[in-house]
Amino acid sequence: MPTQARERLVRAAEKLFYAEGIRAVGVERLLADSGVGRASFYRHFDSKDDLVVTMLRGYDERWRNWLAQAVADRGGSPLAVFDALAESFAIEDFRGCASINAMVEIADATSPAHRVAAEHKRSVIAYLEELLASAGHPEPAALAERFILLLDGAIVTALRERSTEPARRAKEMAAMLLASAQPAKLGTGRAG
Amino acid sequence: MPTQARERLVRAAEKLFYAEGIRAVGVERLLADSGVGRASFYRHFDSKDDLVVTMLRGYDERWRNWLAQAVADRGGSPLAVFDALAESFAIEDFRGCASINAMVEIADATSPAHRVAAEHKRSVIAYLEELLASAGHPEPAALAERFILLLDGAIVTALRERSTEPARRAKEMAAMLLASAQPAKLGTGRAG
DNA sequence: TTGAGTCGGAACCGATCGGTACCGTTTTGG
DNA sequence: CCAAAACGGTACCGATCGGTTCCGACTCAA
Repeated sequence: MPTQARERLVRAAEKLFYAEGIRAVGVERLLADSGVGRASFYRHFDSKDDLVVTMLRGYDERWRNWLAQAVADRGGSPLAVFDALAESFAIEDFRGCASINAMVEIADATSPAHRVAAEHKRSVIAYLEELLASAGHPEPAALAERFILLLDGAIVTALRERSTEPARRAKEMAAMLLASAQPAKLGTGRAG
Repeated sequence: MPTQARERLVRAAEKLFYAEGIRAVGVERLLADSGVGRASFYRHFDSKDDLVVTMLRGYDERWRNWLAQAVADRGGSPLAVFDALAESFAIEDFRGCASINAMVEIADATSPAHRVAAEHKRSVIAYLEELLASAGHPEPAALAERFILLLDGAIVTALRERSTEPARRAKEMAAMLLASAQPAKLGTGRAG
C-alpha cells in the first residue's frame, strides 16, 4: 500500500495547525494538503477534534523525546534544556509551543484537546524534576516548577521577538536559581 | 443618547474575545451580547478585524494603566509588578494575556491585530525599564527584558495551573536577579 | 481470480462565517 | 418643531464550516 492516509493526515495537521492555528485551518485545507479524500478522513477520525487530539499527543511525545535526546547529547545537565530551547527557536517556522497555543485557542479547559495540551506540560515538568533530581539538586519539584516558568516565558518571548536570545536569558536565570538552591533550602511559596 | 452602540460593541468584544477567543466568537455573538444591530456594527467598524484591533488597543492602555497604578499603590518597587500580577491571576475569569492570546490566535505576524498585540508587550517593557531605572537599578534595559520573560512565563503558567503561585515564583526569581545585578554588571548576552 | 479492504473524488447537507442593503423607529441638536 | 443622525431588526449575499453519503478505482491476500 502507498503511504497511509492516516499518517499523511496527521502530518498535515502537525504542520498546518502549528503554522496557522487550529481554528484557522479547516478540514478542506487538511484534505488538500495531505491528498486524502474526505471520506477517508472520517474513516480514520471521528471528527476534526479527534485529529487535533491525536496531533497533540504526537507533539507531546515527539517534543519530549527530542528534549531528552538534546539534553543527553549535551551531557545531561539541567541547564542544557535551555541550550536545546535556543536551538529550537532558530528553526525558521518556529511558532511557539503547540501545547500553549492549543490551550489559548481552545479556551474550554474541559475539552479533550485542552486537557491533552495541559497534560503535555505536566509531563515536561515531571521530566525536569527527574533531571534535576538526577543532577543532585535539592528540592527538584520546586525547581522544576520554576524551570517550566522560565521555559514557557522564553518560548512566548521568542515567539514575539523572533530571536534565540530569550533562551539564553532564561538559562542565565536558571543558573542563578540552581546556584542559590544548592546551599540553602528553597521555599515552595512566597518570595520576600 | 443611550449607551453608544460603539462602546457596547467594544465592551462585548473585550469580554467575549478574551473569554472564548477571537476566532471562536462571530459577529453574530457580538451583536446578540451587545444588543447592537448588524448595520450599526459596520457603521462603526470597517470589519471584525477592525474591532479586534480597537479592542487590543483598549486592552493595552487599560492594562498598562492598571499595572502602573497597582505598582504605585505598593510604593513603586519594581518587584511590586509581580504582586499586582498575583492579584490579576486571582480574578475568576482570568484567561491569560489578551495580547499573547491574540498573537497565538492570529498567526500572521504582519496582520494589524498581531502587530498591535506585539506592540503592547514592547510598551510594557518600556514601562518596566523606566520603573527599574527609577529604582536605581543598573542596566534597566537588560533587566526589563528578563522581567518580561518572567512576567509572561508566570502568565502562561497561571493560565495552566489556575493559581496565583506562578506570580510568587516569578517574583522570587526577579528578586534574585535584582540582587545579583546590583553589585556586578549584568551581561546582555549569553549565560555560562 | 475473486472478494474484502482501503483509497480518492465529488455531490450534498444544514449551519455559520463576515459583510451589505434597506427598513422603520428613536434620539437629538438647531 | 423639524430635519438629520444614529439606531435596532431583518432579509439577504457568497463562502466556508464540519460532517455524511455514495461511487469507482486500486491493492492484496486467499
